[in-house]
Amino acid sequence: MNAVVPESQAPEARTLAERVFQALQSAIVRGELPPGSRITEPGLAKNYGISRGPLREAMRRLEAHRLIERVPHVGARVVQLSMDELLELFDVREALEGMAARQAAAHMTAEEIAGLREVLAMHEQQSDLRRGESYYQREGDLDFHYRIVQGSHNRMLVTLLCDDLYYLVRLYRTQFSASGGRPQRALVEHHRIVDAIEAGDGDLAEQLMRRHVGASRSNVVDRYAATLIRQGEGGTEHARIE
Amino acid sequence: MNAVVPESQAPEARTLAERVFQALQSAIVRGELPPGSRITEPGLAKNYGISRGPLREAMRRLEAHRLIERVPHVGARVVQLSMDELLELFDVREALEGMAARQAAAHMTAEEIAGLREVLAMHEQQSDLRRGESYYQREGDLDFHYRIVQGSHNRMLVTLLCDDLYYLVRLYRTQFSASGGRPQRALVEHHRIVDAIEAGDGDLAEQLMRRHVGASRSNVVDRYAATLIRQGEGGTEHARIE
DNA sequence: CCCATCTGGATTGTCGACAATCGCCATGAA
DNA sequence: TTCATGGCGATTGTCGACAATCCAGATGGG
Repeated sequence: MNAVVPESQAPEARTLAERVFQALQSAIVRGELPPGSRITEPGLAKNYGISRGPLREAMRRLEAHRLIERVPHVGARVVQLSMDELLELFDVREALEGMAARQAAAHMTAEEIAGLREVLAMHEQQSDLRRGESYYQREGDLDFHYRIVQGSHNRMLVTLLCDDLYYLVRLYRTQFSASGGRPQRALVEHHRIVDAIEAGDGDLAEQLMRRHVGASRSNVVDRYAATLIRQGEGGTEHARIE
Repeated sequence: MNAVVPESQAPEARTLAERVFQALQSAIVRGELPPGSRITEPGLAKNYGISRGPLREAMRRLEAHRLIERVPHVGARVVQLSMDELLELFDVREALEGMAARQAAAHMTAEEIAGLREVLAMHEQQSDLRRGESYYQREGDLDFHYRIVQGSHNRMLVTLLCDDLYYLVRLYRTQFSASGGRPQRALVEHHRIVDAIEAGDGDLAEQLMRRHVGASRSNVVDRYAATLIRQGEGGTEHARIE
């Protein structure tokens, strides 16, 4: 029901650095700060009307979440995922979320599973209203994965996936403008995963989750290949979509 | 041959914040700053003879690496791993390093494998000289795992394991004073893993690595149980060793 | 015409001081 | 005795200014 962001949007507006971090993070994920663009401290400080102190702190946090890259005495720029790195990200997700699904099958409570079902029901409704594309693949999908991960009841895993990787996942969705795809099929896969979790079948849950992430990965590869062909560029290495 | 720390000890002494971060990280891992102890900015600033600016930056990085925990307007303290969290850490390592071993079997070059063998040879020598205990389990083991991870040629994986998790692993080794154990057996397991990697058998490499990490985990559990019995405390939940 | 060198501008790194906030302890009342 | 309340000290958050460093363009020589 509630937010896509785990538990850090509204509750923590305590410090200035916190607020500007939220703002910058949102701006980057939304694409307002395009990937590869330079981030200058005085610029942003004047832009947000604050001093450079809190801003530096916010930038440090962005760097920790891998949303920007800094090099000493030179500056910072918004991270730009190469296709290779994106695929590597999917591989890591496959391993980690597979593990999460397995642990979720073992540790999720009845209430959590019920909540998961509600999320899926809401997604179906959304998916009926607007023919896929929009809401579902953009944030709702992440919502589902969030719940699975948190259902694993493994704090390390939750931190790694929710605090580190999912920022990048959301970023990629804007960078590669990957939205449309396979909403119905993904929804079916989600249901199967929940079934396995409810049945307490860890092996199956992991396998299904791995295939789910793998299918998403394949989808990205296909779309990328199509883009390359359409642009008539076959041999560019480390190509970046922009 | 060279350092245990991936590539960040000597090369980056460029900025003050960087140096004090290195120093603090070392102090925490070595146990000079005991877990749970408060970290105060003016104290450390005077201690290291620098201003609070770079120090805050260093502390931010320590927080990103999960070596300290901060709460706004209150302060920071050195992280203190509970037994549960330590086991969760092992579970994550099992999944991630298993994947790393699989990818290493597919992507490692002949030179990298040769280097790995050299590391193992050096460990054997060390393990002969001093009856296990000392060097091997403390840092050499990490050296081995580092190379496997880097052999996966997956940047995301390398970052996650080497930049995030291994700091915690090193910290746990001092917090739980877990050194002695099973050097010879672990060494044998290392050799088997390299064999599988050299043979290009990803399945086997992953399985062996998972068992290796799992065995290490079991070892920790056993030692912990023994400690509890020795102390005559059976039912403490969320127990912490100190 | 091309390359090395140097200078100018801008940006980052560092510092010290001021203001806001929190935790602790003494004080008082029930 | 116990709990609520107030003030005090300490610590963190924030700010503006100065110094160190790096990048870009201009300049001069080969």
